[in-house]
Amino acid sequence: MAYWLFKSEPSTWSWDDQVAKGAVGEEWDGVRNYQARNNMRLMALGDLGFFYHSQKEKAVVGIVEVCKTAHPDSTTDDPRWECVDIRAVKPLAQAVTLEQCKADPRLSEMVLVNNTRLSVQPVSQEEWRVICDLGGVDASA
DNA sequence: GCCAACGTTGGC
DNA sequence: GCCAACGTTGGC
Repeated sequence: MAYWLFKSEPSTWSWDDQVAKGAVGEEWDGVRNYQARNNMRLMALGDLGFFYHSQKEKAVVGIVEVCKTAHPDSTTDDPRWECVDIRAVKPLAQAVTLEQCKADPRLSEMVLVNNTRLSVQPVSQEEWRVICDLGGVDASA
């Protein structure tokens, strides 16, 4: 079981949009970055991820699950780009802000803190546990 | 709205 | 294969 973080601008694709897709889930398409794509290729069915709102909110707001492994991105003909499908699992009781992550020494190595621009990131088990704790949810989802 | 960080592109 | 130029992202 691996953990991930998916970053999105709420104006483009928000947590509410994700929830509206229900158990069917939705393609995490539009990624045009090799590192992000490579991370998606590593994902397995049932892997869990955080849903992060960038820009104004800058906070982890929910938990998602990978419901389809990497496949060609339907929004482009370019075979280089692949994506996974994810579905909403549950929201955090309390959003965990970027500010909180930066302030917590246990999260000082987090990709979110150190590489703000990567849109699909790995999250360590420890980081997962800490953020679930801060967010007021069960880390086992 | 600005700017820093980073990734990609293309000329050499 | 290197590196400068450019475009994009995202925090502030």
